[in-house]
Amino acid sequence: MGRIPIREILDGSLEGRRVEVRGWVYRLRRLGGKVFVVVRDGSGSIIQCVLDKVTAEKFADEVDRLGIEASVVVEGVVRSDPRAPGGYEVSVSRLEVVGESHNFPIKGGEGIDYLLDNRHLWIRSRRLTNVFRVKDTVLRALREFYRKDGWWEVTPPILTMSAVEGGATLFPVDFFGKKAYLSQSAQFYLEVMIFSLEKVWAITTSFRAERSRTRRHLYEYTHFEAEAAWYDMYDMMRVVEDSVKYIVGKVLEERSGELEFLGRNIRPLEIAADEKYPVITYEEAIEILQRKGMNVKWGDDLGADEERVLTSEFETPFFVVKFPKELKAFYMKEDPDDPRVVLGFDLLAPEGYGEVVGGSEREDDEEKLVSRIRAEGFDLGDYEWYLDLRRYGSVPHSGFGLGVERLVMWIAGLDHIRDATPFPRFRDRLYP
RNA sequence: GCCGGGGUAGCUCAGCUGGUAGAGCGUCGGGCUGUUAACCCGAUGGUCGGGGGUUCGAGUCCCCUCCCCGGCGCCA
Repeated sequence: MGRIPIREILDGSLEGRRVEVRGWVYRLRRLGGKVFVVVRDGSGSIIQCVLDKVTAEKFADEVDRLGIEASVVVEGVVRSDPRAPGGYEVSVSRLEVVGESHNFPIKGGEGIDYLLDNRHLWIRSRRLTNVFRVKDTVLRALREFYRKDGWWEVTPPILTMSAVEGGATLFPVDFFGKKAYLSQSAQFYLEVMIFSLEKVWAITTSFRAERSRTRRHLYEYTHFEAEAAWYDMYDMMRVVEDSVKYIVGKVLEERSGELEFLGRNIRPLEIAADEKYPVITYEEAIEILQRKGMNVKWGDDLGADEERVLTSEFETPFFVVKFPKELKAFYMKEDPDDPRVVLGFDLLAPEGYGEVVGGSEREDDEEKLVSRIRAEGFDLGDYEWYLDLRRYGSVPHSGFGLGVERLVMWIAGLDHIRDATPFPRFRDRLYP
């Protein structure tokens, strides 16, 4: 007899066998003589453990010490019973309370603010447990895909010197008397590394000091970024599409139980894992929106309302490419066929989720880059090392950034990004 | 930063046109041998976010301030 994850007991193959379950008390119901202890464990599932009158009396001291979220070791025989949640229960022969728990602060029905104050305890919920199991698979699949595809993992810095994309959205840090900032993107450092490793990627934490008040923004998030020499925008988009398909496929394959628990409709994911992702230009997006009766014209940014309308047009994730230069960052390469636009792309998830990936071919021409930096009003001196990349063996290259929590949010069908990360930093929330 | 909503019991909330506060849940005690957020009986519960003002009297009206939620902008 060994220790068994609860999820395996619910498979049914262990019926009649003696098992040991270790976990935490999820529900506790005493009825005179009998005691029902519902236990949860890291498998994200629960099992009902039943003590009959004789056993309950034998372990009376232990029963007295039980409470919601107490950690327990339970030994007993697995039995099929239609009255048990999940169809199986454990008929208990031994009960041990490892760590007591009295008056657990979360009892059900609490509001979001209270729950966030108790995130360190709320995190034990079955819902969050299942979400983080999905997130693990997403991260693992990302790493697998890029390793198999010949990319190198690198480790860019988090502490950076200057305001690369404009200072307002950066968190300042005191670096021994010098002003430093927490990185909001590893892109420039990845651009450096393609000159040796050619195809590189990194998973880092990125920080944005924008006081965003939406369900899609975190101040601190997990950023997957990739950069490759010799890749044009379309090469990069193919990689993005293939890797997203790979991830969705892996989650469908390995985390179907979790998705089911989360109430996720699998169908859009199955489509996203199989079908080609459409590509539309910014100009076509504007036309679609105008046809839908929206008041937008060429040159307007695609806001949340516009994104929502667009995502309802497609069943799969889809690309929007070639945005007006003014709407996008200075480092994006100008389209040789149309200098009004840049070779940038966004990947929008369907079902109203919106932007998950943003990428572009990078401007590799020093003169053009310098004039774009000047036009933004940035200090050229801050960009010397970045400009050096265009002076010594400049090469066409492209890259992108993917918001891991946004991807998880879409795949898991969450209605708020805060549940895609254990300790969400947003709305000035720092505790716990 | 902007627009909207809200801070009343441990939690979720009610409290009309001003007259010093209620419910459900929880907690505690008791009962119950199949409960599923168990149920039944009893008990416990508050400087009404903070400060100032009007008034005989403020949870309620006015001003200031702090915090939180939903949305926008920004983005991943």
